[in-house]
Amino acid sequence: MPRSEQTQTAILGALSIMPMTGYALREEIRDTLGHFWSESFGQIYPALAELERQSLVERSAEGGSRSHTFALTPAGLLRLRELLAEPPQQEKPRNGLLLRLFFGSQLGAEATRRLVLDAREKAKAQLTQMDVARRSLLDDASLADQAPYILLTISAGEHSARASIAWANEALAELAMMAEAVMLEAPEAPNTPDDRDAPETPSARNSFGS
Amino acid sequence: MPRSEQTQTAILGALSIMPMTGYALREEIRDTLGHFWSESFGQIYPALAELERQSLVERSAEGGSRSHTFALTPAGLLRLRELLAEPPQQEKPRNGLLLRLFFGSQLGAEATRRLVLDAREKAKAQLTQMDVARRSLLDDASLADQAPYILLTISAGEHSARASIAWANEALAELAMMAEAVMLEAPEAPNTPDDRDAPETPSARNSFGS
DNA sequence: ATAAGCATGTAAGGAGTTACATGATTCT
DNA sequence: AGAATCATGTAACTCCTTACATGCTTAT
Repeated sequence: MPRSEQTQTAILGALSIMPMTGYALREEIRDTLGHFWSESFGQIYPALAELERQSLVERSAEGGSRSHTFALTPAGLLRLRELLAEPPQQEKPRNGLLLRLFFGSQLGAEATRRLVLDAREKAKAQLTQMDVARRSLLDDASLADQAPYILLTISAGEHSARASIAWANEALAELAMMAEAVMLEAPEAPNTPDDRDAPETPSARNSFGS
Repeated sequence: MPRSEQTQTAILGALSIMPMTGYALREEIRDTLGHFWSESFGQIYPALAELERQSLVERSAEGGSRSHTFALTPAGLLRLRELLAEPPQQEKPRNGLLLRLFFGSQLGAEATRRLVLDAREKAKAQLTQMDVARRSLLDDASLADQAPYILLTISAGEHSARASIAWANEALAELAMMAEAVMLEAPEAPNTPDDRDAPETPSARNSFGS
């Protein structure tokens, strides 16, 4: 349940696929789990030390003297299964884009539009990333056992990205209509209205939500 | 850019719609921004104190002596616009569901299926929540200015929830096919195989990603 | 009267990021 | 020889959550 256990889960999971160094662990987590998971550098080494203390992973000197490969112990595999079986803790959402859109009337239509365009670009980039991930997964014969499950996570990324693109397109159309409506109200000023600081009425509104 | 500024943004934004107490602030953030934003209790009061110190909000005694209503100052409104114009920091993803699915071969097909079913239920619940939010928004005449922007965030929630449902349906079909394939391989055991701990080969795999 | 909800704050602690320090190895 | 990359770790700091402490007001 505590959040640090999720870090342990990610590390044990990665090591269950293949033993590796802490450095490699970080790169795999970034590159392979990156679209739905992240661990920072200063998190991985302390977590590895703790897992070693509990005999859930073992380090073996290999290559240079300063390089250790970490591997799951049998107890580590059991622990991984235990951790995976615990209910996922729902993350507290903190979506900076939607926060800005919500207060879009203060931000202004043009800046809002740029935010949405940017979000659409990011979603498109994710879509191609998912495509790359799917190809390299299917090329890797050693992952045959895991592939069906990993494909579910790739598909989730694609669904999410496509939803973002569809939403962005609708939002852009909506914003364009709002801009037109503004122009109809004030046909004398077809250029950027620049009404920043103009409506000096931040005063009492009376409901917000119900 | 620092994360605490996002807290200030949320608070200033809420107060730009309507002055209120710290307690009400927390409830509005939970109920109105809840599907894309969260602030914890212990965050709001210190942030309000800091904003007051910077003269961005003002408190006025009202009602009981122990109850203060906070309101934006003109400087606070300008600061809000400044903060909204800063680029949103992308949140580090931490999706416990996808982490478990990724390692689904260790978790087992049945537990994986339950996770997906649960995710679909949550998405359906969000869809009805969004519907409620849209209705109460359109009923509230005082939010007419903000409504077009707020609707964009509601629409984002709907797109996201519908994508989750569509994904879950595909995933469930996929998981059902996987279960069938297992049964064809081992037609002697049509019941729950319970092969937990059976394949005791956590040993060397050789690629993981490329 | 008493329970539920409104209201304000503080303190302790855990989580997580960033930057720093250090050195080995490999490529050019 | 020098640069890039691999590799391990620590320390300081920010952020955030949770639990606690307190007391008022309103409904039952």
